[in-house]
Amino acid sequence: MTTLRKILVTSALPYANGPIHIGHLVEYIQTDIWVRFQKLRGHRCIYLCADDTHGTAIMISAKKQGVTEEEFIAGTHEEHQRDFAGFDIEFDNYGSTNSDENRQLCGEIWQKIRAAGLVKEKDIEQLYDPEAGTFLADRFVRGTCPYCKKPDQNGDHCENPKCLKTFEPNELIDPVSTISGATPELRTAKHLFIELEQLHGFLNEWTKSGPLQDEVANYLNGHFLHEPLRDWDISRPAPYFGFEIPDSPGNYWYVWFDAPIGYIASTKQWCDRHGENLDDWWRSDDVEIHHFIGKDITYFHTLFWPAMLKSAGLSLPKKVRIHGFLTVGGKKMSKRDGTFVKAETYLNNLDPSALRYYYAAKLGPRLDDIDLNLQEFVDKVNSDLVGKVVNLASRSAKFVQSVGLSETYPDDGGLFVQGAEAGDLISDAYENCDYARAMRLILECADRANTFVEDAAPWNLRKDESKQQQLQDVCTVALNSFRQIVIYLSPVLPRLADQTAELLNDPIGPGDWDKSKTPLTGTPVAKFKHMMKRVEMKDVEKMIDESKAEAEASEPTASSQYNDSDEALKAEPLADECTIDDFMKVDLRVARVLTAEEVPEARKLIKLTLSLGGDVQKTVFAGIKAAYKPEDLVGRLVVMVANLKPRQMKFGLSEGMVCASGPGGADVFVLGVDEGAVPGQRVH
RNA sequence: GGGGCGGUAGCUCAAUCGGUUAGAGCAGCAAACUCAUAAUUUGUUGGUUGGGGGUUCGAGUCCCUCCCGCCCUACCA
Repeated sequence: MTTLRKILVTSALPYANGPIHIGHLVEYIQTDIWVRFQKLRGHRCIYLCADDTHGTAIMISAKKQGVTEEEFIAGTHEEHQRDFAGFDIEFDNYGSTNSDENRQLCGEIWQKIRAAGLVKEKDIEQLYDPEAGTFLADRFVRGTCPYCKKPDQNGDHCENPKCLKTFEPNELIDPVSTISGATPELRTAKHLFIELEQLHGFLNEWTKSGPLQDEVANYLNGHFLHEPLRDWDISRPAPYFGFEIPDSPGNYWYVWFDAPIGYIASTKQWCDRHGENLDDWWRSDDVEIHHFIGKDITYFHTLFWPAMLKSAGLSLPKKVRIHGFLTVGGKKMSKRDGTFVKAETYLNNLDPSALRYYYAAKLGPRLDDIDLNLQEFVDKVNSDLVGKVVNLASRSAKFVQSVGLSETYPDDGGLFVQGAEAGDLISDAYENCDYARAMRLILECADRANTFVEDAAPWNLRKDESKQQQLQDVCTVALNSFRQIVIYLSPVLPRLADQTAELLNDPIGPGDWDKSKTPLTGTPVAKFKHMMKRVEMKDVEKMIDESKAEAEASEPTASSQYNDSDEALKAEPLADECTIDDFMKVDLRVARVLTAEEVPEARKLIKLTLSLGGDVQKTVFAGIKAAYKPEDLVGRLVVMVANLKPRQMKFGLSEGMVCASGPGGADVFVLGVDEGAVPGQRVH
């Protein structure tokens, strides 16, 4: 018997700004499977989470809806819990960072950090939105890049692939607040900082001591730890939705200070309900703390958070388990494509067990992105779960419905023992978060069991009155194999475990892993009921269509109300007035793309040969590589500046420009013309 | 600019320290079976492991170089 472990598990706190979607679910399903596995093994394990409720984005969203922040986050709290429950994600406590427990813990930890001499104050200059009355985080400012002069760039870096420079938001030319559209002004404010450099030695050692995947340790080393750590700006001036810092009135803890403390606050709530002592979980060497997070928040959990814990004398995580992002059909989830599927939309159309299994079958221990391929999703779930696993029960249960399982376990040629022996490997795979491997191993058991049934052919035995005992034995073997497999799968498919427990009259719950080692005999078998529906492609398509429709309804820019955002215009205001003569100097012509080829050495250029009709051709280098594939351009009619002075570029002579709109990068939209236009026509 | 990760069959992924002929599943093809949700079983077609060079008795794996993709770069969460 393995020693009992005491394990505390968290998933990242979902931001209370929006609904749970299938991308989030990768993490919660991954964590829930791990927790259920630990409980199945008989370990003491609690799973904690909470809504992350603070920060500027919440303020803006609440304001948009015309409610208070508290009302706003209460709404999401309900929704989130409902969605998680719908996917059988079972938290031991689901709290909120906007709780009394969290406020108090933040204060206690803050005092420890203060006492350790890690806090210092600095005045910093930051852009302020006078209309919205708030300081602006980088992402809420856009303007023209100070280096390459490209308009409408982010507050802290230029997206122009040729430039890519980083800068401070106040260096932007013509900055605009994306909250109000106002021109921000530079103001000075006092901020509090944590001097992380004091903990550099500790972090160096800790990151290399085993809590992290290798690539994460490498990344931290190559990216942060190779040079002095910068001070971490931990406060935000009012107005800010969060906790005011007790010893620094008017300043609030930055959301990334109070968010991870939310893990502890959630534990506190659980402890209070169960008469436990918080220190037994967060200041005890007996407890393993495991954080499951996405790769986007790596450094918060692997630098800042351990630094906080260390300074406050709290336990450090034993593992930070980092996973990649979800892509759908090989691309980022997209509202426009309907692949940004909310949990609720999924549940309206499909079985949560299907997604739990599919994710399990794709999740490895590393932080690679995982791809949801819809066709594969349908095929895999149907083939593995319905065709192989559930099939074992549905092809044998009804033969023994009246007699139950044999009193003694019959000779099965070693099938059950082989399955039991696989248990250790499966257990290791779960422990290491290599669910893909676990699923492969489990499916091998199912394959062997199906072959056994095939060879034993119970459908022939039942016809022969003298072979009824043999029939019962064969089905006893098949159903025991099925049960063994379901025990292995129960962290992934708790519903299937419950149904199997009912079928075979024997529960599968916490501590029951070892039931996979002993066959069940002499119990009645209930009437077989369908355990899982096949996934139908039409339901998947319906889900995608609904997601598309939701996106269109909520996306003002895409709606038929022409409720277009003013962002583009603000980012690039109208130019000075010009005369018709000025305009006529520019000779715009319709042109046909004859050839289009990528310029291999160029990051953003496509080389185009444009025809103006007859023999007149122009070569143009267009910066649209990130947005278009050459083959998609050939044959199209475009609008070009035909009398532009030719320009010698690194890759050849460019004899004009193709007209396009958009901020750049992948967001470039080449102008087309309506049906009927022909190359060479002038645009007036 | 700096940094991290990756590229293996049509698709999704394996391959322990560098060690037999690079393996599975799905899809495809051929057959068997009819208990089961068009399920299952058997057989089978798919590969210059992104390109090039090197080290080695031996390279998907190590080194160099080039190409391609994804991600990160601390006052967004």
